[in-house]
Amino acid sequence: MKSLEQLTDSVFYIMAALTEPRHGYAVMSLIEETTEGAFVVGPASLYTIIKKLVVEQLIQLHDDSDSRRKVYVLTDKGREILLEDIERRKTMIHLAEQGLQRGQK
Amino acid sequence: MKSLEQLTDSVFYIMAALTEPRHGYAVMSLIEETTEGAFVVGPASLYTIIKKLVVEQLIQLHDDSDSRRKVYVLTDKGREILLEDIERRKTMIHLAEQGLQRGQK
DNA sequence: AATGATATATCATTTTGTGATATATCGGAG
DNA sequence: CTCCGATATATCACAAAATGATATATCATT
Repeated sequence: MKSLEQLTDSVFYIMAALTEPRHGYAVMSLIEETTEGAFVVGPASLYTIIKKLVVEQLIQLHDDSDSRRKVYVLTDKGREILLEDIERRKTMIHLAEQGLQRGQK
Repeated sequence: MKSLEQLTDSVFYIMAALTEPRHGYAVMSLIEETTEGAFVVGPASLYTIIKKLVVEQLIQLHDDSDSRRKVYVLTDKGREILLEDIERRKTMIHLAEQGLQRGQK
């Protein structure tokens, strides 16, 4: 993340999972489940990205964290950025689909 | 690209542009235009990725290339992979939108 | 012939992502 | 009550991906 521009896929998945309060491990499991194993964010990537997102204030520690589980949620800023990225991604898909229709083999 | 799994954003943009025959520079300009400057793939990234995509046979040199311009197009394999990635991306967006609706602040 | 846009290319560096590994706790089976 | 697998967080060293800077050459226009 070069600051706040486009989110990478991994970052997007993690932020999408944190629209509701969740702890790291749950985020990891959720992504694997919902993508049916197609996308896996391992612990190294997960905790690295979480750390960055906290620094950038796109997510924050949630109150019901205990010593064992650190629960995170999107901040308002994070929600905003996620929404913007959803729009960007919709545009990407439209572009690709338009191209595929025209360039029919 | 760890071989053929998910496409990164840059790769996706480039492949989407190559649903129709285009040379590198045109791909670069097209992405910048269609995203209204939101996403820029500079020459370094562009030609690095093009080289990789050729090796992976997701794109190939098109006949009407001359010495000056190298025109590329998606291969059948490339088209297939792009379609799969479109589906993956649609799912990503659904996930994020569902989350945002529920986790309303 | 000079200039700016077009066009491809690579090097060195930064940014991102990851496999492996470490550590600790919890809940249940035996 | 202890052993064990699942839960949970964390980091290191490395690999993969992306990029800024730069180089080079050609084309079109002035």
